[in-house]
Amino acid sequence: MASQTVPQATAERLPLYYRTLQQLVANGKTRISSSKFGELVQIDSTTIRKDFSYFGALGRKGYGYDTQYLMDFLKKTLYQDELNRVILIGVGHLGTALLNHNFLKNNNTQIVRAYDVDPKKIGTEVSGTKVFAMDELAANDHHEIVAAILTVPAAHAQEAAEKALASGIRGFLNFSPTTLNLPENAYVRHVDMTVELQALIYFLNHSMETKNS
Amino acid sequence: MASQTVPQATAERLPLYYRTLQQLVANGKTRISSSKFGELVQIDSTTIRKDFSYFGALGRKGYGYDTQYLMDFLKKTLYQDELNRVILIGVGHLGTALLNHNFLKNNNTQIVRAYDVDPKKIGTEVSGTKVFAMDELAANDHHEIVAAILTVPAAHAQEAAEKALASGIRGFLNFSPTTLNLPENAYVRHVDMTVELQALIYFLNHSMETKNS
DNA sequence: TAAGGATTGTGAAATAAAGAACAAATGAAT
DNA sequence: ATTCATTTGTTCTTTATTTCACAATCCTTA
Ligand SMILES: NC(=O)c1ccc[n+]([C@@H]2O[C@H](COP(=O)([O-])OP(=O)(O)OC[C@H]3O[C@@H](n4cnc5c(N)ncnc54)[C@H](O)[C@@H]3O)[C@@H](O)[C@H]2O)c1
Ligand SMILES: NC(=O)c1ccc[n+]([C@@H]2O[C@H](COP(=O)([O-])OP(=O)(O)OC[C@H]3O[C@@H](n4cnc5c(N)ncnc54)[C@H](O)[C@@H]3O)[C@@H](O)[C@H]2O)c1
Repeated sequence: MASQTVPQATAERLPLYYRTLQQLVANGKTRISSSKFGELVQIDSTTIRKDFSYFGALGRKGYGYDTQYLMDFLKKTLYQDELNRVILIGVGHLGTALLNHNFLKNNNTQIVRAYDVDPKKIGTEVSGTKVFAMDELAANDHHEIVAAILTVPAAHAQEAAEKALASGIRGFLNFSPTTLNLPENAYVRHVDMTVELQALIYFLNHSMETKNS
Repeated sequence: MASQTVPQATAERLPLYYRTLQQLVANGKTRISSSKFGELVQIDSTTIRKDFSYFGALGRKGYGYDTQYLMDFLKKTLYQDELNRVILIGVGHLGTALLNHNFLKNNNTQIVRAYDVDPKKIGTEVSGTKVFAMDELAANDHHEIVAAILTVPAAHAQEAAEKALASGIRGFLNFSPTTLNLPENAYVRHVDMTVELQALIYFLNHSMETKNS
């Protein structure tokens, strides 16, 4: 069905649309046009209409989109109408920050367990989440876990991912600055602040050049 | 010059290339072919050769690329041969994690100052970086600062960005889940873990459907 | 209920990016 | 020196994404 025709670029914009609609609904806005919505998310209105059109006719001509309806639709489409359980590997600086973040509030996501190798951390609890030893990764049943968040040092990311994969986890959100080599049935998204910072600096310098010529 | 012809997609891959070359050089590899390199970064070798070709002939036919030379070239291209000074706004869970991260080690980047509104945080030092009050943002001279890292609550991100912009900062790395509305001469990159997590879950579910049909 | 204004949904065109294929050049081996 | 294997740089093709343009349709208001 839809999955075969929805372009990747469209799918990657859906979470942004969803979040923006949550805010609109929270603010009591009941309807919005593609052009107003486009201003909010800083995306061309045509792109927005095209994106929505892959899922059928979600709007009404001459009226726009019903925010509540659209939000509910995206909620289902993004599987946000069910709880998404994830685990976290690597309870260091970044891992602790993530554990302290309440993903349940606006996202239906919960970090249900954390794992680490440090004996000082194993057995403790961070913001209500228990920290287990890596050995227990294999022992624990992970069929109900959607994804693993990797916040280990780069040198150990591959190894950690493989252990998670072996325990039945196929989705990874990798914060380590390293490329993971995993089988095809795994899916990785990479959040790399270093790359973002360097790209930012590159574009800053080059937008100057462009403007000066 | 180059800036006018280098595609955006290419520019965004350069940091990944640079980091991978750093590792190769560190491991004593003196040469590499585009296909071997492509395996490492999981990008088609043609794309890699094309990417490099925008900067001229960086390799040698029948030989490949000299890792040291290529690394040095990218170092300059990405402005990593000079220190990049940034500030951080919002010393909370995530901000503290970032302050504890040594960006100087592999990236020539330093968080020189931090800002917050919390009186309990102002005046303290986190991992060697002093925390200032927001009022001082305007007072401080920021002409040598390349970018601001935003780790404030979403509701305050716009306001914080505007203050930084007023003090002369044009680059932003925004970790808050909100779209910033800034003038054209500003450049924003958005790191949104919520979006990444939802996209991950979407693609996981849909790759399943595809495989089953 | 009719008219006018607003706004969608979508083909067609334009742009951007990725991938295939290969001649040209180099390195390596004998 | 000569041959052969390697690998780049690049042209051409294909695929993906964005943008344009507008008929079709629905809302609104008088
Ligand atoms: N801290 C940041 O702000 C930041 C910024 C950019 C990137 N990163 C990346 O995120 C990752 C984590 O960064 P951090 O600052 O939290 O590091 P950290 O050193 O504070 O934490 C790493 C944690 O992983 C654990 N660990 C080490 N090896 C492990 C293994 N094999 N299996 C399981 N756990 C293991 C350690 O015990 C530690 O608790 C690193 O790859 C880092 O490069 C962090
Ligand atoms: N913690 C995470 O792992 C995580 C994950 C995803 C997204 N985020 C986003 O990152 C941002 C920060 O998250 P956090 O967990 O560190 O939050 P936090 O509440 O721990 O920290 C926010 C900090 O910003 C300061 N602050 C508030 N208003 C300010 C203002 N107007 N000017 C300057 N400083 C101000 C607060 O005093 C506090 O120190 C949020 O937008 C959050 O949604 C965080």
